[in-house]
Amino acid sequence: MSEREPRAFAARVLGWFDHHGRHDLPWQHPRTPYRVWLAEVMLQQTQVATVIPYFERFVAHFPDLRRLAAAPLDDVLALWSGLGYYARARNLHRAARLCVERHGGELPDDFESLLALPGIGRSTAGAIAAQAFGQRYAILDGNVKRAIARHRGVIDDLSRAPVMARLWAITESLLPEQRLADYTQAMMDLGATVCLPRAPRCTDCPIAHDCIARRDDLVDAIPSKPRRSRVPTRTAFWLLLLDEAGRLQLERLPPSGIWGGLWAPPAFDDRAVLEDAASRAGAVALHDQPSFSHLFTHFRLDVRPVCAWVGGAGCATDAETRWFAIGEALGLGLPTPVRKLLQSLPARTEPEARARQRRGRAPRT
DNA sequence: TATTCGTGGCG
DNA sequence: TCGCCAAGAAT
Repeated sequence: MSEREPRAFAARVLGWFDHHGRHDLPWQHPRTPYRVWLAEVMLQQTQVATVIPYFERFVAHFPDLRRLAAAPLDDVLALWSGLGYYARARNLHRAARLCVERHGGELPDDFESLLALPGIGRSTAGAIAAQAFGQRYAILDGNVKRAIARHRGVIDDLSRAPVMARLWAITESLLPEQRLADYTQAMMDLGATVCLPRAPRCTDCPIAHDCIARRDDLVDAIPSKPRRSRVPTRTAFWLLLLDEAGRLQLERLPPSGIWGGLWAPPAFDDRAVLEDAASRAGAVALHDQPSFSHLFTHFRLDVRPVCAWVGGAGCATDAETRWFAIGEALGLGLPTPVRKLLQSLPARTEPEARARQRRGRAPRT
């Protein structure tokens, strides 16, 4: 029984990893603490295929921790734009500056110091300690959670704290004495390529011989989680305020809350409030744009964009409000639906802008 | 302890 | 269209 023989468990997993694991991920070459840290943060709740291009761009701009710490947050968010969970980027940036202050510009090599940094929790600290420094710490991400729960037949709801505590105890008990970096990667690879959420490839699994879920036909029932109730819908009216030069007004969102720190058009709960804001800004005609919806994990956002034009050049009312040419705005940290909207905006607004110019030049009768 | 926080892909 | 899920952390 593997419960009494963690070495047998780890040996099987490592043997499988040598032939079938992933050895060519960008953050493995070179496997520096900075790159491991960045990858682990980007990979939180995010799949490998999604992360890779972001990781490549990010390390090209910020090849080491000091460069990251020295950069303005806006540059970091621009590189994170589209990846989601933007608190990760803000915490990464803060943590980099803390490392310069406290740790001589390097990532600390002890677990407790890692855990103390913003954006690094128990699992990420364990991953960094093991992968970057070869230390004997466990991880418990989605992959490991699923694989361990199945192997031990943990049918209980994984959202409950006592169940998670049990899984942590199991994953720690299974740690080998050597090759911690490889073992950590191996467990993640196992979950990502064999012990899949749906239709796992048990015939290719190195620990299938004593897997409780497989023995008891519980593979599809584990991991068990509570059903998610239907997500509510919110409606937002977005004011696309354009000046005569075709520049767009954007505002920086507050650091807490959705899309924190990113740039977006002013948003309103209802159209009447938007109209007030538009008229205060000096806009005359409003033009509704096609509405669209954006889906989050926990709610659905229906967006109704409204274009409005002001005469002359737009003037900023405060430090968090600025005017950008569209091309310039696309270089900012933007939420994905804002980026998509701006990319489609010129085709929609140019005919209207031209018509306005013709009307403006036409002699009055 | 329960919620909040993005996005893309899948069946 | 819809629910589910993916290398979780912060509050």
